[in-house]
Amino acid sequence: MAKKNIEEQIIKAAATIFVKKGMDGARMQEIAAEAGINQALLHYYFRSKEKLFDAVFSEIINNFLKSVFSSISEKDNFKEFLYDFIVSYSQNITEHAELTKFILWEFQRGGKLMIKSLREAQLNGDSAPDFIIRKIEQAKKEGVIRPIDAQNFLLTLLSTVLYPFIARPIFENIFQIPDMTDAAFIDKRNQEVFDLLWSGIKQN
Amino acid sequence: MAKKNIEEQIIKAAATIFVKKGMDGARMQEIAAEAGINQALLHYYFRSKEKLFDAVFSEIINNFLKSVFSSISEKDNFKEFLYDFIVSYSQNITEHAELTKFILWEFQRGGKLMIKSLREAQLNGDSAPDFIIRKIEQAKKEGVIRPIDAQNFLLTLLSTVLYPFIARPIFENIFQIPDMTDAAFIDKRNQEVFDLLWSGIKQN
DNA sequence: TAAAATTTTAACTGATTGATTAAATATCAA
DNA sequence: TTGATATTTAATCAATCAGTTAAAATTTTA
Repeated sequence: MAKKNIEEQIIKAAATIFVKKGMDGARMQEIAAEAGINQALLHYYFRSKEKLFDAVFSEIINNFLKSVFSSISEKDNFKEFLYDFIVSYSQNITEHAELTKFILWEFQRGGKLMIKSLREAQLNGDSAPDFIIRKIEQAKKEGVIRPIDAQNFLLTLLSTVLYPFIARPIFENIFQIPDMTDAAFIDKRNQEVFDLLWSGIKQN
Repeated sequence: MAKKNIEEQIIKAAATIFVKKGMDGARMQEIAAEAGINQALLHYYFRSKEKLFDAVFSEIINNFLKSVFSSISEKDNFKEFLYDFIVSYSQNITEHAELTKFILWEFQRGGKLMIKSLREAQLNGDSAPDFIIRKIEQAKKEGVIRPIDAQNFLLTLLSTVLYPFIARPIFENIFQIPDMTDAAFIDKRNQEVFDLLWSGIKQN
């Protein structure tokens, strides 16, 4: 079997275990068993547990961000852009199962990997956050939305869409939501978030 | 030294280590050193690492929620209530240092402790979330705000205030914010969040 | 004051764990 | 076809770690 396949098999198995248990809680023997290989191979291919962990996280976060940025709307109309962003961002989140658990581990590690990836991601020559901030500034300039702090708005936008998924067990239990990844719930949620944010910023 | 003092000393030391490293990453010897005691005492007082962990997190989350709920505004005017909630909630978050890291660990554990504490916290006979939802429904009924989904709004409200603190390293880096717990930043943020949310729901 | 109970300590135990190793097997290159 | 290289394996190692123990010290109780 080609080397490449073994590495991918390891990364997939490691992702499953690391997502669930974190680096400290995961066991190399368990990862090996999940991958169907001998434990020594983990060290042969990745040298150490920590290097394996980094490799796994790099791949997951890069895949996610790549997917997010490739689906960012290119519409000039800001209202439509905002709506499309909310829909595609939450769709990306639900499609990348377990991503939110990765995010939790990454936050505990200080977020360096995520920061690096966010900075490197480019949209029309801008970093992704700058691209969106530029859109917001443009909409202000055109009088489409009222004068808001663009950074603050983006902070709110990202928080509002992502955080419910991160805190999913809490919210599902407290609000008795059967399944927050259910399409009907997400559609309604996206619409409510859009209505709230758009109403909150549109020029009257 | 009284037994009570030793237990408190242990819990304080354990909190420091557990918040930083999680249960799997923390070492009992390190906790003992931090508390200035013999490691065997940890087991004498708390039986096991996991029981110690539970005791520590119970105390942290209960202290936080108690503080949050005791400072929830009692104003009848919904606009004022909303503003006060935003301010006091974010103030509670910044006052309880390390809380956000605790939240990360708790999410990874499924959030059971947080759920339990949220359900048990009572405000005027309601659970805390229900109390706020009732306020929102009342404001709708009075025509103060437009017909929104109360649960969804509360989801957004909690997400918008809390999440930036959870993802603080990411946001400080990406947006080049020197210190998100700086009073000036928080004041501005609270005002922007309030303006956005209020504009988003007020009846025109 | 002495016995009982509780607390504390240094030393230790057994299990676990990431990493390593020697050897076998498979693949590749000359 | 043979030697070199890469891959794989079972067994092993040394360090780590939560938890335990016997004994000493301290506190409490009668």
